[in-house]
Amino acid sequence: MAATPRLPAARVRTLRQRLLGWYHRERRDLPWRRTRDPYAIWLSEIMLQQTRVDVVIPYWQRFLTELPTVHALAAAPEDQVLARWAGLGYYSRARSLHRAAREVVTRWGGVFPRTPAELEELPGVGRYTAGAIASIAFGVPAPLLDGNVARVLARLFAVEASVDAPATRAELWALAEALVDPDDPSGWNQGLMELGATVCVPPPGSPRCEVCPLAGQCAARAAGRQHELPVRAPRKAPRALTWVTLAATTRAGALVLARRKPRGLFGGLWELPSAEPAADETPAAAAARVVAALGLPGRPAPRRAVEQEHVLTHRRLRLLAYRVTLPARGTAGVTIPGDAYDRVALVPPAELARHGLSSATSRLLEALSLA
DNA sequence: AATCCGGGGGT
DNA sequence: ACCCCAGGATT
Repeated sequence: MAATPRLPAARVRTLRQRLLGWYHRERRDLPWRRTRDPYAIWLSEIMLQQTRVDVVIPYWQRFLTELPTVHALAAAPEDQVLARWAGLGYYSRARSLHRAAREVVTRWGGVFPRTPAELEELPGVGRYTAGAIASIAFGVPAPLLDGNVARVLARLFAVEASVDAPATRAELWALAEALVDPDDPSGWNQGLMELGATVCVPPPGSPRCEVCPLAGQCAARAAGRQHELPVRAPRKAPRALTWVTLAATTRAGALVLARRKPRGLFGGLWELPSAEPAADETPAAAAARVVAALGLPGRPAPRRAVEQEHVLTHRRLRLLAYRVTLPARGTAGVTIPGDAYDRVALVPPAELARHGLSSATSRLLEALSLA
């Protein structure tokens, strides 16, 4: 356990003054900084989990245009919510968002709770997001700790222990709590994150200490260790995975899509019916197995079409796509292709956008000239 | 405490 | 090729 730095009141005062001055002078004009609507701010915080600002902006704007209130979101079908999340990743966020909207309506009468403890009871809202909503939307002096803040604090106080270790996390949370400005918690919290995103940047970039408002107070800078901190836990290598996927179309051009069950990888999203080849099974045999699972009469033989790689943080997916045209009378009795799915549908090209597709599926359909 | 869960942009 | 991102839930 690393030593907890002492925080003299005068030091805290200086840090607050410098960071807040800098933030209110230099802050980026982000769309969710133009609203005070807790719903819009909550939506931004969920989308921003492990996701960059620039990626989120268009999603946030589109989502808010189509579902402008928590009531609209609560009333929407889950499939529609996932369709609007398609491409953003971490799809359990969308499902939790939807459940949380219904809770806000049913349990809280459509009015968001204001305290971190109450906010944290909402699905998809953890300690960080609760602190963010409480401080930014309601001005509650709650701390928050995200990747940016952890990096800034680790450098500012020269925290040498791994920032991924639970004991270090606790220490950083304690620092964040002691530092949050009671008069401007929103500005302080966003200032810390803004500093981490634009000045006190992670490797392989270099921290821009020459423009940092806290450079004079920074312990890592004083020790010349700003490039060495924070210490992160080593990353595990992604596991390799092969999926055989079947692009089955009718003569009219409709495509067979299957919806994955709610939990797990790509949960709730639509995709080409797929199967993982068994250890002793050839890809062609696995493709034939998918055809059989669809219950197609005559069991037409699929032909190998395209191969594509899709890299995730912890998975390396090899997608082997097979192509088949459905027999004319085969479209009525298409069955759910295996226990990874809970629905199957014939989707005309014009209706593809109404289905939530992962980027992997979108790219695959593109490569197959089906989208 | 470890693992799972997407995708993309910057270097 | 590698890093990590306005993290949370599950086991």
